[in-house]
Amino acid sequence: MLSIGTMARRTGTKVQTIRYYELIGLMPEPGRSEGGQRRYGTPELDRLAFIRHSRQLGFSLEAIRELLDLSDSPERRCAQVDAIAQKQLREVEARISRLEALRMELQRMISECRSDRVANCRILEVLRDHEECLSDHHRPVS
Amino acid sequence: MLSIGTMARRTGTKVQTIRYYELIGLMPEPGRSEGGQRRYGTPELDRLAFIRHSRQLGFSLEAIRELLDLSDSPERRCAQVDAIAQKQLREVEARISRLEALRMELQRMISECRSDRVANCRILEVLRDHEECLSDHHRPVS
DNA sequence: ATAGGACCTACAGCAACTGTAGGTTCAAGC
DNA sequence: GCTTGAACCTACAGTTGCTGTAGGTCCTAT
Repeated sequence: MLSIGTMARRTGTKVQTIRYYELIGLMPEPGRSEGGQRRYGTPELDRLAFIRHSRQLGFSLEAIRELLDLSDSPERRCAQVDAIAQKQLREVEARISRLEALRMELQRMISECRSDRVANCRILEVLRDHEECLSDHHRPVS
Repeated sequence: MLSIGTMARRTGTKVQTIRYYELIGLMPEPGRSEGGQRRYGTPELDRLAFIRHSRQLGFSLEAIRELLDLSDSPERRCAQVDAIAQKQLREVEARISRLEALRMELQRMISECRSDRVANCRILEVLRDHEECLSDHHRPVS
């Protein structure tokens, strides 16, 4: 029987986070000790590890909920699982390309600043004036 | 004199967002019409454009607050501005490399899945078992 | 004069946690 | 068996950067 602290240590999660997952129904309500403390078994540990690993891969809690539901019905076709992963991959790729554009813009901005007074600072000029921008980074960074 | 809606349209901001910036002190309290509606001038429009552009470049509101403060004292050295921009660049670069690791992991995961039943799905296996991971993506994606 | 779009305030909600306060339980050492 | 202090408990507020809603007022064009 594992305490919540042990679960946390084994999966690299904060204790509060585990309780939060329980609150939103991602983790089941576990058994309790005599005194009312949470007690977990190996299936719960595995489930938590699955959740954490998926989070590290950038899946939203909603997506993870779906993946967990799917993995509970092993006879189903895994096309849906594949679709979720594909979607996540596309999102990651989109984020990368937006960040690449930002990186280039920031580099250009920084490299152009050769003054030493704020009054002539190229960085501030670029920030003031969108027209100076080469790239189109019009959607918020996410 | 510009209404809040005009400001919003000109800068690609939502009306609520402008009011939010005022609430947190990023935008000044503007003058008001007879009936109590906000009325802005060109300096406020410029300030808002600066904020929005900085946001698009991924700066946090805190960083933008600093940049705005700095740009108000033109005789200061711009080393501090440079430092903020450098920090932002480093953060963007760090995010990119974490996302690159995720992308590779997702691609590998997806390409390995050749089954059609959830029971044998490689994607779910990889998510279940962190040991199968090649990369170390141990910090949360941001 | 009126219609309906734009504006007002105030507040709740989002994601995904994190932190705090104030109290209880557990387990190791004596 | 007792003590001590780390770990646990609940409940709730706060984080970032907005976005949405309700219920009401104002502005401006016709």
